[in-house]
Amino acid sequence: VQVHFSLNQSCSLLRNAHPGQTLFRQGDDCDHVFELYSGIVRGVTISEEGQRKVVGFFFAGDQIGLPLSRSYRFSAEAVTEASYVRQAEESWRLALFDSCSSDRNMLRLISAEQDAFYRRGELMSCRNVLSQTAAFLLSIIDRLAGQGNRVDFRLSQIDIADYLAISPETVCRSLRRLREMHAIEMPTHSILVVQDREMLETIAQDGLAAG
Amino acid sequence: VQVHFSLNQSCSLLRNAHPGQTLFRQGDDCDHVFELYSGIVRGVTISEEGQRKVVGFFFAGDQIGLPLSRSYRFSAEAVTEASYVRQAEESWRLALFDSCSSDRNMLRLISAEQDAFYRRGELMSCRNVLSQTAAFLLSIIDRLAGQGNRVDFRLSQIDIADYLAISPETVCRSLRRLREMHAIEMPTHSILVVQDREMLETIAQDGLAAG
DNA sequence: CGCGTAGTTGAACTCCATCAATGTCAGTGG
DNA sequence: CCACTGACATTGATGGAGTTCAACTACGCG
Repeated sequence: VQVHFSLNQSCSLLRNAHPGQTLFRQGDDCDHVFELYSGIVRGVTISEEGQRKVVGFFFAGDQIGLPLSRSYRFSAEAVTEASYVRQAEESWRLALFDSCSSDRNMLRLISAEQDAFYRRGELMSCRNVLSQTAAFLLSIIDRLAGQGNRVDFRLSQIDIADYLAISPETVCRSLRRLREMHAIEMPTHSILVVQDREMLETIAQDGLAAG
Repeated sequence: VQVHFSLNQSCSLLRNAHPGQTLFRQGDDCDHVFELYSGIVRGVTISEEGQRKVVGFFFAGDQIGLPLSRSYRFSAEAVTEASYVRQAEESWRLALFDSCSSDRNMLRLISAEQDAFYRRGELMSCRNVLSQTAAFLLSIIDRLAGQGNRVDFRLSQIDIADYLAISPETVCRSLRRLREMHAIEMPTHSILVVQDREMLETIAQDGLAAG
């Protein structure tokens, strides 16, 4: 996984967040941009009726909390141990300023949020949950530093459920079916082994291989 | 509806598109940015299996086709008669450059795509289709120049279905139910009258008012 | 006028949500 | 070290919402 950081780590403080800790809160003023250096962060919203939604997962290299709206649309919470740099909105804008004149690098970086939202849309528009789940696994496997086909998988099924807008029970059953089909293997809840990536891709594209 | 355009119309050619016409095509190089001046444009993707998806609707003031990725992720097609300005990627970047140094205006403009993707996620994560449909109607009513509560409504139910990832039949039935509940009225397929906006909002928040 | 596309309606079925019970695991404090 | 606790995961049974299929209608456009 190639990661291209834009903020100068030596200028800004590299901060750490423990699992569950909040980087910024939904509704607060967008006065800082956050660039992730390691770990996984989830974007969470709580609707008025108390409905929890995970609007996206973010990884090393992603910039989140962009000042595109007045206030943050979601809360950012560390899923794993995470490190990040926090930069004031104004100095971030100046960095963007520099980048605009020269190349597109910065522009690509600011697409992390948009990518995340777009991909969730893609995933949620799958017809059956099995292909949803398979597509989801593929989408995050590619973002996690995988030595071989074995990756740390520290996402709770509840997070996955709130992300795909399905019930936790269904997530559990889908994962089980994928295990039974020998597409994946999970020695522990926190370890995911992809046994048959091709099968996973087939299932993701259409859930017809549901023999 | 206040619209704030960034591109100088006198410098660039104001173009027109008829319903169904394509502004840019999924997969093509991102070498132009499109700013809409009037009309409705839909973002469409066709997956490998031929599955059609509407990833977003765009309106006057929105910038689409941003060079955040190498190639366009979706095709942009006019839904209604639409006018727009097409600007080369490089000159667009220079305009962004100017904006970065001064204020956030340009940054807000480039959030149109992101907003669209985010809102689709919000809508799709609704549990029942009635509230989905109600929320969808509210979301576009606010973007259409509504004289009173009567708006031109030229979206086909198929587009709505592909947008919400539900079947066209269900869209039809949902609209009928909303009509029966006297939340809306549709003298023609192309005219939508909001009879009871409050009811619509209630239904959107939770589909419990399903008497 | 006739054709094609979009919308409408009904009936059957499928899949997923829901509820409830049980199991598992990590952390805590006795 | 073990019991206790709480959060998360698992599994089964049930019902219901939405898909699917099919037939029919309405509408626009040549």
